[in-house]
Amino acid sequence: MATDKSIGKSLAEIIEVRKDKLKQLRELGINPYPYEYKRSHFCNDIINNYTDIKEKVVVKVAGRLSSIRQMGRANFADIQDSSGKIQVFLQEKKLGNLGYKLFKLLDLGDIIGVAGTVTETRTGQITIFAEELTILSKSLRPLPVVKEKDGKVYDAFKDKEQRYRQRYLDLIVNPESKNVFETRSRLTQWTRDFLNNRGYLEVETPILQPLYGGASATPFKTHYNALNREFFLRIADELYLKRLIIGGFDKVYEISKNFRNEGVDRTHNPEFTALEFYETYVDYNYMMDFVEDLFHNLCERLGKSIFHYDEHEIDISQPFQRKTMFELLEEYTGLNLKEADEDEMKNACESKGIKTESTDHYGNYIEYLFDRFVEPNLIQPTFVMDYPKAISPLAKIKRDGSDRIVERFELFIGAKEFANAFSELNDPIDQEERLRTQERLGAEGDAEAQTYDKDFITAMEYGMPPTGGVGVGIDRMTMLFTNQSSIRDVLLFPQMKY
RNA sequence: GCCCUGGUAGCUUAGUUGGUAGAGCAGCGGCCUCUUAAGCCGACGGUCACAGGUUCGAAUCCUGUCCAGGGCACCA
Repeated sequence: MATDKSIGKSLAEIIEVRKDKLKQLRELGINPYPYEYKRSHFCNDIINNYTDIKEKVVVKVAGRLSSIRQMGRANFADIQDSSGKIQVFLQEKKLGNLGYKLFKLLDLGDIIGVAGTVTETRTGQITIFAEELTILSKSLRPLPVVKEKDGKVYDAFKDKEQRYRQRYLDLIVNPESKNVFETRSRLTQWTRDFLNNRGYLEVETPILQPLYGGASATPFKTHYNALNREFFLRIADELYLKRLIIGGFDKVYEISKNFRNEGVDRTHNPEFTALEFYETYVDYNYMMDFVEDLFHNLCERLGKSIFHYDEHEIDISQPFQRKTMFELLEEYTGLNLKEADEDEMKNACESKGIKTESTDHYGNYIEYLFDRFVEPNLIQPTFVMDYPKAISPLAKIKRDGSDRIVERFELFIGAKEFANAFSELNDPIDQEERLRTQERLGAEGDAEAQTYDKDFITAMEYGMPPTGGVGVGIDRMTMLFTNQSSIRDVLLFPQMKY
């Protein structure tokens, strides 16, 4: 990344030239930064309604000057707004002396307004023949220059670092990037629609929390001066949403940022967006149907069913596979571990070449085997059901009576986790024991152990209805539905070092 | 945190076993009244990420630092 110090002389010169043009505009009595412009059309509206508009009305468009082609006294330019681009034809005899002087002082990147009638050029291109030109904002820095012919882009602005650090430039010159973010916004809106239509209530719960919980992760810490107390940026909103279920709401959800003080990579950003939703009197089987419906619904609204995630082609419109963790372990390791105890599970790990640690327990062993042998194979949408209790302290014991397994599922697509859900534990005594166990594991050095939240236990002691709950990673969902393989390409401002 | 790869003009880039940086676009000055990667002519524009080192000589080789991308670990 070039710093101002290292920017060469030539950029400084370009900026000086533009500042000089700014001065010249002011000397002509033109305000280069006026207050408003009443536009009549977006560029694409003109192109789409050309036959109605043709030569009949004066249109006024506003946007960024993105290309200029000068032929003596005939000038063509492209103006780009949020809808797209349209060509403008400019000549002195229409613009007048002052208007033409203004035109000559324009640079690529300037924000301008153009008024004129619409007709076709000799080559058949829909074009505004400018009668009036207005500068709306003078640009002082040169934009990346991107050329295009027949849909092929030349000199594309593709430096990843600069695209992330100066996302606005990326959005101006890379329409496909802008499209990803527009799609992201639609996906979250459609997700809200889906939940709202089913009677869900959208809520907001604290991001600044006195205690972090609801997930296994390292938090960001901060200090609240007024209370002279350590606070945490939330790693999940689960425990607050459950308090609302206890409070009598039947169906609640929240779409909001979580923060985890962990590594950054292609699928992780320290702040990321999660959807969590909870519904009373349902279990994880109901929630599996629900999640599948949600994904199918998003597919439908996008009008697509095949997506590309990493090198995989994924069909979201098909029914999702549903398999238990033990079924999958047997499928991919050949070992039937359903009845295995902790020692046998440990042996299974070692027989498969997995190194274990002295602090590991039954749950870890299953996790290791699953992560190594099963997860990489879960390409098409698959619900993995029934996780070890030891790594699922907020989920209810499996109803068949097994004490080691809980009713939990995760949705895997493209070998990545997309959703995590439980038949929520609502037995306050069991919950207290499980969080106490987590607290003890944490004290023994287990970095993934969850915290003991007394206030949450108190809430549960008042009685929590049977509830199904789900968390969905919105960033990953966006990656899937926009065919992006890096989380940075679905975050407007991904985390960067400074 | 570790490993690999990379960083050359505002943008996109070339640069051979080390010989002292070349182009296109943009910008600047000309020419041009239907172009659209407009074209033609001309002159500009570079501390080759940063700092050391080796060498007669470094964009190039070595070391360190910064930043990025990818991978590992951790996680979603």
